[in-house]
Amino acid sequence: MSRKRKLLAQLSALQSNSSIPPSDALKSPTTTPDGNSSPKSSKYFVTEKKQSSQLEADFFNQPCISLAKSFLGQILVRKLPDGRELWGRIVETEAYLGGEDEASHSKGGKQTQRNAAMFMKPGTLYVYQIYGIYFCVNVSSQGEGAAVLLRSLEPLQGLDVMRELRSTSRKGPAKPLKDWQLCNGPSKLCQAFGIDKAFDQRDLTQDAAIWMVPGQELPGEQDVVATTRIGIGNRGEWSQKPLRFYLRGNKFVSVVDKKMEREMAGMEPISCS
DNA sequence: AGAGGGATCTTCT
DNA sequence: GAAGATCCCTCTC
Repeated sequence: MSRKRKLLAQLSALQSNSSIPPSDALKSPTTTPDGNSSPKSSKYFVTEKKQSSQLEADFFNQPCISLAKSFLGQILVRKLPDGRELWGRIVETEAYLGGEDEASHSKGGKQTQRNAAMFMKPGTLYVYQIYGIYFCVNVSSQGEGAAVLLRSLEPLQGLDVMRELRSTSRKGPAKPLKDWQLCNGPSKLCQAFGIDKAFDQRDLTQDAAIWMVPGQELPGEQDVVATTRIGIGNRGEWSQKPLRFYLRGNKFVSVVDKKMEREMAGMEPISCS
């Protein structure tokens, strides 16, 4: 109990430290000139982040629904204060369209202190706390007040760390979580990746602690299930709109819509030979 | 397998 | 003062 709290406290302290001076992060990858003779700017340091090409501003600058689908198969990278990297493949997202969307925090076009990040430039993180205990992370898209909620990841690297971070908030005997339980939900993935309020309003294209990398295997149209969003309650017609997207057949998705998948199977005769 | 309730606190009305 | 883009545990069928 106290050990777990200590671990969490350490992490948040380190995180807020790293978030105060983001200038380091901004400088090293982009503005370091090649001919710098300082020993610290060796070729190794300069190329370290570039060699894994990350998703840039033009990728995030697309309409909300389009971005929500484009995220599927892409990779979220989280670099912890100690240098370890967590990698996860995005397998489930939800689109929140902005002013007209009754289920969005930005419904009515109203900007508040909490949702300000939804109105910032595409690629900006919107992190909010839910039910007093959990966090959810969104990425701002093109469109006023529009953003994409990240719902589930397929863990690729750093699973041991994720398991540790996830278990800290759970009680009872230390029953190790299965891989599929690590990031299959919006607040689970935040826990597993150490994402909290300190990440609100950060820029995915400029931050040293979190960014995205293009995925190797991107899904085709027939691999993406479009269905209703989770947990939004009764929002009239907006509750029924197919604004949740996930990879069909992927076992790391949080909520599977079997009915919708059967309908799709009928419409997509990909198995005929 | 599915239903129900508790945790817990920030944000906005 | 109430609700909330969730999760986990427990109870029941």
